[in-house]
Amino acid sequence: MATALKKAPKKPVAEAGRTIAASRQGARTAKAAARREAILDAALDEFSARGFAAARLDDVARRAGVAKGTIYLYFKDKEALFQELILFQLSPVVGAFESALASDLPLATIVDQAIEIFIREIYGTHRKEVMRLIISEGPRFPTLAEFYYREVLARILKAMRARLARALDRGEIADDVLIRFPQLLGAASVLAVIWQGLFDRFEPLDVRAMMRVYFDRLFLRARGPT
Amino acid sequence: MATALKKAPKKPVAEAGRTIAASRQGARTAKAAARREAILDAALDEFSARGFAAARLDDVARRAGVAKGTIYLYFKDKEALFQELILFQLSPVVGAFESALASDLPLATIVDQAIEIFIREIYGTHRKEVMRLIISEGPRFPTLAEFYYREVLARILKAMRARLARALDRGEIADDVLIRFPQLLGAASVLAVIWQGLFDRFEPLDVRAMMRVYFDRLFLRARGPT
Amino acid sequence: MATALKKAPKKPVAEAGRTIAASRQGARTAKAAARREAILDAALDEFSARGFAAARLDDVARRAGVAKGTIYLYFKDKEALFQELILFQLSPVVGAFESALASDLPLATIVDQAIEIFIREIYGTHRKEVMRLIISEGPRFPTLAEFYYREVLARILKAMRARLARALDRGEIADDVLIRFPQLLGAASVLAVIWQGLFDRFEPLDVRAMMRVYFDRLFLRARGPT
Amino acid sequence: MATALKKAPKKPVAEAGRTIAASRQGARTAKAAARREAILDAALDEFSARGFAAARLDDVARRAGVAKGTIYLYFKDKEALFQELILFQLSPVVGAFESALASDLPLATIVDQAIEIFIREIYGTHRKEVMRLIISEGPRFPTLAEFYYREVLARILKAMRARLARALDRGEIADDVLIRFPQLLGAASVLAVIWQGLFDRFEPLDVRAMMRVYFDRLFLRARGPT
DNA sequence: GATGAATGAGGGTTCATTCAT
DNA sequence: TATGAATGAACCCTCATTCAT
Repeated sequence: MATALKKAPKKPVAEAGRTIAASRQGARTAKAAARREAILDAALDEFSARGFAAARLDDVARRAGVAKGTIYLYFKDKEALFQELILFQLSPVVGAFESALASDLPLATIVDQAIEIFIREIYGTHRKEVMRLIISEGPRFPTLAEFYYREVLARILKAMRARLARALDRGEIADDVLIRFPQLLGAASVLAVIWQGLFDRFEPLDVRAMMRVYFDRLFLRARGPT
Repeated sequence: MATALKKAPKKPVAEAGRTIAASRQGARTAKAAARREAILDAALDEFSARGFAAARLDDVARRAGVAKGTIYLYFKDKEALFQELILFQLSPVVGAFESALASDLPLATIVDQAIEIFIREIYGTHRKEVMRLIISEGPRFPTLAEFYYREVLARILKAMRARLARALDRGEIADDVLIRFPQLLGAASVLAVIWQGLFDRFEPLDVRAMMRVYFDRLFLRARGPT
Repeated sequence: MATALKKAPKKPVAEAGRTIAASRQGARTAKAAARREAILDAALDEFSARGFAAARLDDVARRAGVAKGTIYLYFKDKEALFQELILFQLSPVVGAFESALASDLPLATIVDQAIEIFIREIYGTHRKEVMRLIISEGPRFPTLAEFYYREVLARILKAMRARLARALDRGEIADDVLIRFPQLLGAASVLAVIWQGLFDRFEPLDVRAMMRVYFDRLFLRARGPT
Repeated sequence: MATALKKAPKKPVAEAGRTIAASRQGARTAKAAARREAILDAALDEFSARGFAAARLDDVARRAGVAKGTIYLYFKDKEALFQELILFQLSPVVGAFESALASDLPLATIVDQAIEIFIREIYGTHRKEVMRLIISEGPRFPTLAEFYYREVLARILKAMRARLARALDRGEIADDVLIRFPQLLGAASVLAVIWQGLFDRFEPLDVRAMMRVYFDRLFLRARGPT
């Protein structure tokens, strides 16, 4: 996530052997970082629950345990808070997928890993709400959609295409369909997140099982009974 | 679409043999219905462009060519307008899928038909925005999600399961995977709509081709080169 | 006041012999105009009392007997309200001075008339506060200062210079000092307004008498004891 | 300037023969005084540029090179800062006028001196902004206006009246008009300051020349061509 | 029915002031 | 003493909703 959408206040990493002054600064900075995160967490909750436009910064502040004005010490305005929230949550995830895809394990193993990463890092966490927010609000935040495409999606798609090309060479897969439409590899996770938000209370969905059979089909793979 | 979410103002159907007064009434009623539709159309545009919370009834009224107060003659409030808008757009679609699925044509044909129905009736029309609205705003409108599930999704899923059960009996399909996870049959259309809203400008997606290979995979079917 | 700073909502002058519809429109328009004026009057009071920045639109609304939002039906924002307020008050005054100066009465008479116009139309009315507002806030509202210069001051200065040139020709005045510094003709009124706002409670000023002796001096004129 | 409007933090004057501790204190005190002045200077700039209400203490602090909180170590609040700022700037000026007026030089000479004092000490310096601030904000700061009247204006007016009374005795002036309206002696400087702030960019004003002809007129004096 | 002026609650943002460090 | 992060009251402006015409 090299290119930040907006430069965040510098957060020097605490190091050993620093002077007292530096330590004090570190402490102050650590507290500031904690506050920043508290606000981001609260914002995620509120934006998820009500959507960007209907969320109230008053509620974000209350939930974060700060005064309303404090938010403006860390974020330029509501929109900046929203965008930085997405970045903050997304940054750590891309790497995980990239390294999974870079490995030379059998494709089947990689797929299983990817499913587990998705469930552990996204579906089972607040990041699921981040995905939903991108889906819901993205059309109204072109910068956000562009950033997400450039820094997340394009990178994952590229890594997937590379791995699939190798797989095709080796005969792990039979055709180039998934190289032409790598988006399909994400269809199940998108479906899972949306289903969960809308219909899970009517008809719960076993996401892991669903994803497994989904990828089995995509890769024309047979699998024993689950 | 038997159960309405909210009772709409009565719209007596015009009949033959009516008196002049009735005719006048009919005319008035026809005009009223046209107005209602104009408002719904305008509302779809505005809600799609800005989301429910950020859309302004002022803009809806202007776009519909009516005064702001007029909206309240046809809809209780903003939320009712939104919900009825979804219903109004959805009503005609379910039937098409149901009858396609009810047919005894080969599964492959039905799938091809469903793809075309989706592209013609949804992806190529404003209903695509309706889908997006359900996805985006559904979590904040439980009644809406429930209605959509009950009146649309459940019915389509049921019809699909029925057809798939017959297909399994006849050996058209090899296993019950899609009967257990019929949601997968909708994954590609969800993906198409979301991709279009977020990333099409960066990387356009050939939706028809994508859906064809997608269903080929789901049904473990081979197909000649496109 | 030909060039308006901002186009005001059209205020068709009521005419005889109009249709019922026009009459209705006229009534509505008349009421709207009255409301507009009420807001402008209230705004003048509040802006005068607290200055532009510290004045609260809440108070303006309360004083005008309208709701806060109503102000925004008539004025784009606080600044527009302020600027239109100045224009509204100023428009009628320039003409009075221009015609006084255009006359061919003896200079002494014209001066006496101008003093009376000033006292009657400005010093004795709310327009005195308008002058104060221009003086106080003008430096922060360059458009306003420019407008005032162009539409009011430059026109009055021009009319004065013209009359003074004729006076010089006729021997009514002895030199061109006032043609070179016509600003001096306004010094006493500026002084009067400022003194009134700041020091009148400590040392009241007989403005009419002061202005008379002032112009006597400026025109090197003798006058009997007042 | 005997009576202070508000007691300023004690500023013990540095004296000779003090102990090291006292010296340190003195140093600290000198630094404190410098800081106070820096804040006052910055405040003058900001208040002049934006007016009292719209000026931000944040900007004052930044401009003065201190932290926001530091301002509150030297001034009770924003209003105190404003008022002390006026006093601080005004204190040195009154004396100059008083001694000019006390002299027994010919009236014409005194007037010429006063013009030069005005231009050098006020019009050509930041004190011009102070005058503008008094004119603009005075009506909202009755204490300030009263202080200014009592400590500055009344003293100058008194000195002027005294000198004029002597001039009348000696036949330097022909009547008591300026004794009755000594305010007129200040009209030109008020006009100069206001004109400069509002209209100089449209029509520059030669202030010295204007003031000379102005006083020539007031004193019914002839002067050779400039 | 239709209009659109009027309402006023609500929310984003600012900024004087405080206070822990 | 000096700092500047934190506070929260205040205020401008928007917009869903109402209602007189």
